[in-house]
Amino acid sequence: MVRQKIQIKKIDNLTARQVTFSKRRRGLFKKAQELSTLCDADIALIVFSATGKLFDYSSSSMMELIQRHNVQSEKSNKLLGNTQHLHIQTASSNHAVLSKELADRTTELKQLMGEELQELGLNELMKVEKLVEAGLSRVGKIKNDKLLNDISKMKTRELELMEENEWLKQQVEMQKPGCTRNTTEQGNSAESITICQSLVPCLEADKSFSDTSLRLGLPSSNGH
Amino acid sequence: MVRQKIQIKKIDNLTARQVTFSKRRRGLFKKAQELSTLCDADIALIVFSATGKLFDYSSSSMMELIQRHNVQSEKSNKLLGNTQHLHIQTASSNHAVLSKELADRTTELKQLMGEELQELGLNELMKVEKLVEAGLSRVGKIKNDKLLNDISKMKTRELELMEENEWLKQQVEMQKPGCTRNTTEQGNSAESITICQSLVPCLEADKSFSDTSLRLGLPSSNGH
DNA sequence: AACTACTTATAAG
DNA sequence: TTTTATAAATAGT
Repeated sequence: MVRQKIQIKKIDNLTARQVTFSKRRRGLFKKAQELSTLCDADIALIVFSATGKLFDYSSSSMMELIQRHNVQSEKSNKLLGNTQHLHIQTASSNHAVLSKELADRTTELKQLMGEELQELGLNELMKVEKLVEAGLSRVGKIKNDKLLNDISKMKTRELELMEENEWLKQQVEMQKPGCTRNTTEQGNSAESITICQSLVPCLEADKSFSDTSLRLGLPSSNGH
Repeated sequence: MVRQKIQIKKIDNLTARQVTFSKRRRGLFKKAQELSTLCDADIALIVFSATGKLFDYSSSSMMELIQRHNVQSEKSNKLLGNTQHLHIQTASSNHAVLSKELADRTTELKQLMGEELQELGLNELMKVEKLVEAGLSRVGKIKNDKLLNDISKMKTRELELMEENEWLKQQVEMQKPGCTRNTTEQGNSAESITICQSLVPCLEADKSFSDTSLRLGLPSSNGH
């Protein structure tokens, strides 16, 4: 694009590639921001360098945009007559790894096919094509099954969380009046203390679990 | 940027804005692809027009890229004491078995296809290869997007729930010292005992709950 | 990192 | 939409 027009293919020279990456990356981000400003568009841009460094930009909340993107994707998937998404919709974060695995498998498959095919070749490809399609739908089916499986698990988990949540709320309610009223000692105090103390570690243990599991700084704790 | 330089601010005229959006959007996507190709970068670009229409591009799998982005974000969030990743890890181990199954299925598929393919042969495979790849990536993309959608949604939901949960637990915890101190006086002893006892079953219930939820995510239930 | 000479992108028509 | 004239981006130095 300058002194001499270049081909759009991977730049061989490492240094040149890095330099170009840096320059063009800046340009790309600038263009993204400009488009967003000029035309009131919502834009999310994620760039990973070949070395894995992340650069990103989003005109508003990255999360929000990704969410919206997901929603749209789902809508378009509907057009393909896929109805499983309705179930999948409520699914879970569990799928991250599964997805990755699947993607890897798919890549493998692709490669294998490419290799094998090179030694074959004709118009029997029609056959191959059908085969591949069949294979694909099989894989898809399996994947969907997994998804559904996970979905129900997540649903269960969700319910459990909600239940626990409910229970905790009740606890908070119950303890408030109890503690306020109770003010100390006398004879039986020893016994009650013992019981109460035994509860302490449990609560602490449980708390640490929750801590570990979670804590993305969401506003829910403030309740709204 | 042309006949006359323009200010980078929202274009007032609707028509002009739409035209500019269209032109610049094309330019942006082209630049993104070029950068990806030239510098071997992974890029995801999501654009929503002011009217809500979605345009997107990703050099590889949109889901994978978003996933990677999430991971990076999480890393930086660690500074805030974010321990969510542990939870994710737990959840993900859940999929070990699923992944295995998937791999097996994929292997089967490979073999099947391999056999059939051996009866063909030529170099028109190039054609076939492209076809297959196109089909695969299309399916893969759709699936992945779906997964991503699920992931994001559930992640958010789960985090919200757990965050609230965490908060509630802290509430309970905070009230606990009151309980320890409170020992009653005389006749009230009965009451205080009652209160404490009431906690026992709740804690047990909670414990079993945790067990259940944890088991969901652990491979131990499948034991291998 | 800065500098051009050239290619691209694009605002206005 | 297509066509310019000009602003921007950028490949090679």
